Amino acid sequence: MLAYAPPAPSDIRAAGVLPSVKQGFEASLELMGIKMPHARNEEIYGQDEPAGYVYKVVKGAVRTHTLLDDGRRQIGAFYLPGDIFGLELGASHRFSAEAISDTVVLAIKRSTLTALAQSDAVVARELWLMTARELDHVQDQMILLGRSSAKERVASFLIEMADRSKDRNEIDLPMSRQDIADYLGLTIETVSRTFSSMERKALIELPTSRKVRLRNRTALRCRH
Amino acid sequence: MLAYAPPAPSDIRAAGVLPSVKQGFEASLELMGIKMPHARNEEIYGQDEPAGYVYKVVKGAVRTHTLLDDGRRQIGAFYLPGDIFGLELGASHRFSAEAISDTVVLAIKRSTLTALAQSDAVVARELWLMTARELDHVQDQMILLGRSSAKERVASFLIEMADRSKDRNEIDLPMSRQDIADYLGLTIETVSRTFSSMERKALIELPTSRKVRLRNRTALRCRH
DNA sequence: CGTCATTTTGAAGACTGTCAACGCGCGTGG
DNA sequence: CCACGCGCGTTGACAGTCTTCAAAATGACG
Repeated sequence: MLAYAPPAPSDIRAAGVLPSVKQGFEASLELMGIKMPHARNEEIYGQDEPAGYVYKVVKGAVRTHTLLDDGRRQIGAFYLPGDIFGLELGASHRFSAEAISDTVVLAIKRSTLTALAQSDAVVARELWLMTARELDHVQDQMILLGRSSAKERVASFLIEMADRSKDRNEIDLPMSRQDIADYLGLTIETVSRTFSSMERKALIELPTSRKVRLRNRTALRCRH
Repeated sequence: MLAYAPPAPSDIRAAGVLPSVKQGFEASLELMGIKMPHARNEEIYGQDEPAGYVYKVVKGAVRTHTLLDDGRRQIGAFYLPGDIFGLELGASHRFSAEAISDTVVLAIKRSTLTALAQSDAVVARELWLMTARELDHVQDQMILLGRSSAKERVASFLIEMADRSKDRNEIDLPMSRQDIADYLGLTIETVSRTFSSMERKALIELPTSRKVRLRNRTALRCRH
């Protein structure tokens, strides 16, 4: 529900592509890319800018967002090391991308990939697969934003983040409360209050404001 | 190369020009598909069912949705004649699909398309493009659900529907208020009240509950 | 140790949801 | 032909959640 889980092996098999081929594709991405460092809060690309590159997070964290005319902000996704972002089929980016913390990304020329896809069905399918994963994620987010309470949104966010971290019960949040709020369609105050409430109920621990430990996953999952 | 093709597909592809190629692809879809009628509220496919077919609406209207455990429903999208739905990269459908009114859809075997895509880069790109268009729409929906008021949601829905109908200011809604509510993340009462309020402000006319005329697009668009 | 950004907490208010009743259109059957 | 039931839509009153506005607390950093 956050950015993308690493490609599930079953997807790869369903695609009729062997894991080794997939590894080969991801590996060749590394070779085609150029490492670019970005300071905290630095823009990687802007909304409506031409989409010349696809990116892979090497280190740090990235958020994508759109701004509405009156300043309201919706965050599209958070990307952690290993995640790919910025892949568009249209000419321009629909969201802006920024480094959340000091970040290194690998930038790969889009034209290189689309040229490859012209002659290589495996590459074409990989590109499609990336877009499809993005779609899955946004669909989950849509359900979350359309049909759940503040507590459910925060719980869902924490569980997803936990599942993506090494220790599946301890999270180091790279993003601020404001980022979380704009991701979940809430205000910063509601997010903060929900964190506090969860801590009082012993569902989580908050050693620091950026570190969360899950104490009761099942209770987190349930409604209310 | 698989022969899906009516007249000289290779020529069309060689031309490398988008509109004509696109027409060729869409036209060939028609030939590959089987027409299937579905009565009002009939299920076309269920959530988590294997995704064996891709569909194109010929007549009527279709909605996709997911149900949460406690009965809350989120509608993913509405599909009108000409729209394609049910294209998945994974093995199964993430949403259910149902006929809103009496509907005819064209069902195309997914395996046919993916086989074609193996050998034909243009087909591969078309499939990717369909997923990308779906992504665009869901991203818009995400912004809507995350960051806007009931009035903005209803206004956005009406403008979207109007732009899809023949007369861009007159809409025949195939779906119920409940469907609209579950699409916009609202309750049926809020949707109904918002319609009424817009009518009082002369933003719209409601000749019947299923027919809407836009009277002031610009006022509809603005915040509040 | 002071400053600034971030986070937390508090109180009041707005918006949407909930529950309930009523109205409307339409097909069925007496 | 009209009464009735039924699905759907509208309206009202009230409650609850989340937002807004405000201020205090915490933490990072020079």
